[in-house]
Amino acid sequence: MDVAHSGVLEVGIPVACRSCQARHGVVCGVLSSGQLKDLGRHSLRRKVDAGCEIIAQGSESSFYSNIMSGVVKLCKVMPDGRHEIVGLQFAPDFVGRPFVRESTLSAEAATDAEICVFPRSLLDRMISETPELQRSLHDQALKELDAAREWIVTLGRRTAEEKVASLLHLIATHAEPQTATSTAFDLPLSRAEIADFLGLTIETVSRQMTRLRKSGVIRIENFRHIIVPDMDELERMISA
Amino acid sequence: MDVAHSGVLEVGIPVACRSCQARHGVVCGVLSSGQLKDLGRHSLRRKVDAGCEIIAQGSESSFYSNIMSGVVKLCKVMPDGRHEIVGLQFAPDFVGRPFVRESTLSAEAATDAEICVFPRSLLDRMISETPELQRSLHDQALKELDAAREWIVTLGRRTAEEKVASLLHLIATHAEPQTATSTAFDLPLSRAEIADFLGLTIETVSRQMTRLRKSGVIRIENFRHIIVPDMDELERMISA
DNA sequence: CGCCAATTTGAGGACCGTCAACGAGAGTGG
DNA sequence: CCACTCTCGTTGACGGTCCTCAAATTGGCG
Repeated sequence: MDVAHSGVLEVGIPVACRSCQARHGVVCGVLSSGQLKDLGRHSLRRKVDAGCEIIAQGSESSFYSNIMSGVVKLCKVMPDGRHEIVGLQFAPDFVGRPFVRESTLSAEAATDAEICVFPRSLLDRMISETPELQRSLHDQALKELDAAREWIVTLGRRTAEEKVASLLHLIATHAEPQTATSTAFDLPLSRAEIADFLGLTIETVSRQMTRLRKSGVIRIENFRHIIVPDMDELERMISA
Repeated sequence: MDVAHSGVLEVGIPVACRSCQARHGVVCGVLSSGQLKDLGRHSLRRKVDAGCEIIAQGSESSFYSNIMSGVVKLCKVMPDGRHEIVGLQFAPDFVGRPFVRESTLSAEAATDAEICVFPRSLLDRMISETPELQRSLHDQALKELDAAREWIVTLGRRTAEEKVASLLHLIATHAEPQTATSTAFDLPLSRAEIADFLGLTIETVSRQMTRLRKSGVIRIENFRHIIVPDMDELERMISA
């Protein structure tokens, strides 16, 4: 009998963690049960509404968080007050900037979300004591770096239609469990936010969405709910 | 008397390292003298010509390198063979992708460069034995991530002229020692490469360069040598 | 000097931004 | 129940920025 999957080993870890999306994520997935218990004692599950700021740019946040559900957008606030979205994060990603007290970005809930908040000081200590954890966070940073560079290609070389298709593909592959070919999901972003992320205007985004709809690549229901009948088709829009 | 600056402590480290640009960089700056000696014994200083590929995308490189001089461009090779530059690295940056054998990018010398090459297996072992080193590489990854996101803003929201100004600013602040206000440097990139990095065409880059020249923000000599009489002026072009 | 590649310059057109009007839902109040 | 308003999204017309195609110019190198 396989003990590892029987639940017996889950004894000793906080109840709240047992069914948590982030339980096997970047942070919690590499902690010992003792550390997990310690972190659990000092962490707080929090519901945040869409649009709510989790970390403000330039502030000295003394907290990190894990995303348990929902989508978080990373924004750069320009000197003139304009927002620019530079990345999205999905459950069970880790949110925060190790080592540096001051955040260079603001993190804002794109959808209603649940996050698990814990003190910076505690995790920083665990990082210095746990090479595994350092390594795991390093790994996430490298993955985000890959994603950011992928996005640089998208913004630099692709047309408006390809940009919109790229974003739909990004969301489809991260936000939702998918069947073999067909995929359906709710857009976590408004048209204005999509435009922001893609470096386009609302109108252009809207036009390209209807183009994609008319060419049969996607179906749109209720403005927010998207159905992709054939993901391969969507991918062909991108590399074209 | 301050021993730390007298050179006495340099005894025991490899001769080749003593005057190396990367000696206090991301990797070598955190190694013990024993580790430095070990790494030095297994490393190789190599001159690479401009245009030479250091790491090929998709290949399984068994080496890492430090940039000792010159500029390296990170490229994504598209399925259709086109190149897209997604980042630049300067001395004394570290080049390589810890943990993952297969590179997702190709690294190519933009200028003639000198690099210090050492075996992946050795550094990977040092990483696992030296939390300081892990931490230092993690730090570089986070810095690159910040730079990539800064670039996303540049590509997404700025005009052609602002993009060119941004690139000149990036190069001016990384490639050369600068005086109080005035700065002069050689462009490490051709017009074609600049266009590639900025998501523009050669012609547009050329036009915007002459615009900047005519408005007095830069002076151009020999196509490659740029003089910025007033860096503040250049910065004002960007945030505008 | 002559060739070659790189860069610059010019003319015209496509794509996307700007401005404006319209339509669809959601919430409010009569 | 309906009118009203507010926000969000869509659609259309027009103009500007940047791309495309083409030619001229520069500089390097034999």
